[in-house]
Amino acid sequence: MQKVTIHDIARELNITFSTVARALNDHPAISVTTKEAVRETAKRLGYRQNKVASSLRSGRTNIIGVVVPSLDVSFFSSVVHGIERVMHENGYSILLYQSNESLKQETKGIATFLASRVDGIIASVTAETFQYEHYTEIKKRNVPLLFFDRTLDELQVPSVTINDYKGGFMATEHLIRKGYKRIVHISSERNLPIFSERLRGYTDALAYYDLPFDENLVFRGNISMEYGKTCVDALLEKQVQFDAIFALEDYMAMGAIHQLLAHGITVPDQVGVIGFANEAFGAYITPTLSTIDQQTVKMGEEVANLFLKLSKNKKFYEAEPERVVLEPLLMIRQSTAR
Amino acid sequence: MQKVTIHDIARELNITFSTVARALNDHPAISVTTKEAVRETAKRLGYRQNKVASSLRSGRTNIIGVVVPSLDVSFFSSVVHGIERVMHENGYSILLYQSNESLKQETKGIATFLASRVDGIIASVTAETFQYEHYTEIKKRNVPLLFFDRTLDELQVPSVTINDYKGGFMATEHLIRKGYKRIVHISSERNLPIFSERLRGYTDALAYYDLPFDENLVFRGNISMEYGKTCVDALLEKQVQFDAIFALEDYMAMGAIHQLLAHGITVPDQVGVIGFANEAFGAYITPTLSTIDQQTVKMGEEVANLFLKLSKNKKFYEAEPERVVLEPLLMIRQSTAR
DNA sequence: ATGAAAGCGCTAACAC
DNA sequence: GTGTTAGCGCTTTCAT
Repeated sequence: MQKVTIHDIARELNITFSTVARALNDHPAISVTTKEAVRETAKRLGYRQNKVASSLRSGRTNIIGVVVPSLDVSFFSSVVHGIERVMHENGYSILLYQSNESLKQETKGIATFLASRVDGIIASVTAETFQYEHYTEIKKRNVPLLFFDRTLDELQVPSVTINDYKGGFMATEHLIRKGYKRIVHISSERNLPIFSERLRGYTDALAYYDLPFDENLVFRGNISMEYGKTCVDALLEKQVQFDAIFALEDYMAMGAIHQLLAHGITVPDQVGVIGFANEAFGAYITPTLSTIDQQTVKMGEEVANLFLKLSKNKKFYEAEPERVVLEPLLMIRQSTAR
Repeated sequence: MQKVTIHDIARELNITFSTVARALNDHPAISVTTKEAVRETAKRLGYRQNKVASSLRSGRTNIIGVVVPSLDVSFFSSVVHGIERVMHENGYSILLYQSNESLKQETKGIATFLASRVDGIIASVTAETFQYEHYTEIKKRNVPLLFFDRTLDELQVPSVTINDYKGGFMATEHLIRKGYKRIVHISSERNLPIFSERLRGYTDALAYYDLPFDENLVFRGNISMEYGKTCVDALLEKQVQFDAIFALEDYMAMGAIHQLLAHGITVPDQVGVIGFANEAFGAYITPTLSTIDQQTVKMGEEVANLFLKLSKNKKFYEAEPERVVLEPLLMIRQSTAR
């Protein structure tokens, strides 16, 4: 199949290529007859608009870049799923990049987006993003930038997050109301605001219900099932008193439950466990896992809609950045059903 | 930040823009001094190559399009994860499209890819792709097309799949060797080769071990936890004799286990259950779920590598298409441990 | 080792 | 309602 351009269509119909271009773009000044003739010929010749040429000329690509740590984490693939749907419905394409939690990769992805002249960038930063010239450059070039979940607050750009503080508070409060008193929190050694906010929710809930905060009950490690097990082992070995665990994330919670059961400790009777993320498996394990839902797909849809709304006006960075905060949802299941 | 082009750099250095272009592309005929001066000036002025212009002129975009049914299915997001990594390492970007199992959406995605002049397309077809002019058009335009997992064999394009027949056979054989004799198969009402192949593996395994095939033991429904439950209910209500279930997919297997346990039937003692897909939750449920692993990330890496290898030569469609078939992996866990 | 010039396929301002 | 014209920012061939 030969490559066919608007010139070929024009030649075929004895009109100029600019008329063809207008007809294809449904320009109001073109007669219906011409439009139909053009469309028919275009179809017959197998014409496909060349978006590359169109973008070069118009300065708009109708492409937005999305950078996430990893698609292999269901949280992110789920958000991207939401972003993708909304953006496609509105005529945008998605360029995808995974940072794999590496600052270098993230920087490279953004460089590619900039070179590709994307019309906007949606990102969730890596856990090691301490410097962020690559993000400030986006702003400087006046390319719309939005964050979801993992943000850089200093940057003053629009974002969609969930209220992690409230999520941490709710999880802890739920355990307290169920009568648990010595509540362990398994956190991350990674220094992300979303994690410290959950921790803050935990400590505030303890304070609110007049329970003492005990540093011995707080653990920090990598987000994995393995680390959940490690914490339980450490607690038992040191004979620390505890009757509940609020894990930063469901896989950690899962590991903790496994290890508790392995030691003959019943869940939720002797120890209650609650996670965070509402991973799919939580509803299927035994006991089913109480957790905090983060409204992932909605988060993707919200950030896409926010982009669509804000990118309408040229002065994307002039107003105070809009920060949408979604509400966490408490999912009560068996693991806290005392 | 003003938009800066190679002309700006040229003006700054009193050389022509074509020398700048060559320097930036590390052309061998340019002196090291010039290259360094150009690179320094480019950096100082904040130059970013315009890939749109470059693509228009060169005819290559270094972008490949990826269409999958849904990123919210971990199988697909995991494969895309693999594709993405390999492609980025080789200087390609990924345009992403979800078909949501809709032929119309799939067609639209491919139209966008074609208009965007992608250098190749990697796809996994929807369950309703019975007509496929949109795919033949890709071939006609000589754009490299590759399938993974869900293919259209008639199309004669390279692909990466796993041996579903063997997977079905292995799952069934495993149950038989564990002493199960009346094995139910829960299949899909959807008419995809990957599903009928698993069924064929099932029937062949029965025949191989001299077990009778009983149409009453085969169910067809939508892939969901719910349908797994429905099947168990139907079996019990009709008082059909059975002692094992091979489910087409893990969520179905999960639903079946739940319903068996709800009826006081022990797993794996009274009934053995095996799934297919190796979803993350399988390792965490009680009992842990035996299943067939599909090597998802590897599948993505393989299809990306196949693209890189084949797209090197112009005559992508001339040779017999290379079809890589990965081996399924049997994951033995508690749900079949009799 | 560098310059000159053409043109990729389109959009859009300006004519008539 | 349609034609003319001028680029968008590069790559690439042909000179020198």
